[in-house]
Amino acid sequence: MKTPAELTELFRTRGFKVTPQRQMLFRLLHGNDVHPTAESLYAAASAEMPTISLRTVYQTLSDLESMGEIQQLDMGTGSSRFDPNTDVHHHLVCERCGKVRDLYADFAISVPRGRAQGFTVKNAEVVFRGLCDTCKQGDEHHG
Amino acid sequence: MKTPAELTELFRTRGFKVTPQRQMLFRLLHGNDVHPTAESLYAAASAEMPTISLRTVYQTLSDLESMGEIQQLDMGTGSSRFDPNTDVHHHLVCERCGKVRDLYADFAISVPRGRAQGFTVKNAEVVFRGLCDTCKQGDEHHG
DNA sequence: GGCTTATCAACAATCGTTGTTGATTAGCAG
DNA sequence: CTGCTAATCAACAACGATTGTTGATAAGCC
Repeated sequence: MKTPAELTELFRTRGFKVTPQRQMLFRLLHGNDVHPTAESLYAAASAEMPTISLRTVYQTLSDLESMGEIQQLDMGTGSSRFDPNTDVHHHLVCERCGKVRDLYADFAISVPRGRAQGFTVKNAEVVFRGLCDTCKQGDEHHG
Repeated sequence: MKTPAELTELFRTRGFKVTPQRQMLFRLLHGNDVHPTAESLYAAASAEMPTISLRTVYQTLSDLESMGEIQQLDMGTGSSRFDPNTDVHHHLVCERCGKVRDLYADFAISVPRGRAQGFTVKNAEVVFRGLCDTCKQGDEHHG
């Protein structure tokens, strides 16, 4: 993802205003590799600026996504996660806690010839599901 | 998926009762390859039995899933889809209308050695995203 | 037919997310 | 620095998908 300074410039260029709320979110997202949910970003943001609203977090994430600066992921774990990494990559998803981690690899996958069923395929994502380190440990005790 | 008769027997064996509502849902799911949503099943069911409730559809789908007879899919398209096919397979997803189709293929994908980041991976799903036949035609006109 | 308990339909509630609104403030001209 | 105007804000209501609750009903078994 671009740096907070670059995003600030990009926003201004496009006629968007850059508020303290947005600058903070730029900071929280920059270099963030844990695919935060809107809620978790809101929690982090609230720590610094208690008056910020969840709505503002969603709004800014939505703006960033429509500019192509972040990627919204829905792994079927209840809430969307936001990925500052917009390169092609894949994901490891914890079935228990919903944790998501990036996986960089080129699997060179494509739909076998004649099997696309009328679809024009734009991209292929691989999702590896399983248990993360933390949830694995929990499993040893009660199940 | 098992036949309605087999499911009826399975349910009874497990102490579940088999109501007309459930038998109808067994029928609607059997041989169904379009990954219906709960709503679309509800619509189909209502045509035959106008008094059936959406709650009953969800309840029965949930029962079937916990018995491993169907698979719940969340492709990030708003609502869950239910797949009577529990074999390992992949999916084609329409970015516009949410349509989902099965794709049988063995891609032999695995997490590259040492890159699992603490995860114990149970399975890998490939999701091909693009546009389906119907939505492609719409695109030619206004996009 | 009668008993017991799972299931039913209706309804309210939940969760993540988006729409609405009047007040505030960023960006810019003077 | 002052003032203008539109974008943004926080608060709140609303939304769609799903799940919880409840009293009435009916499946399964005697």
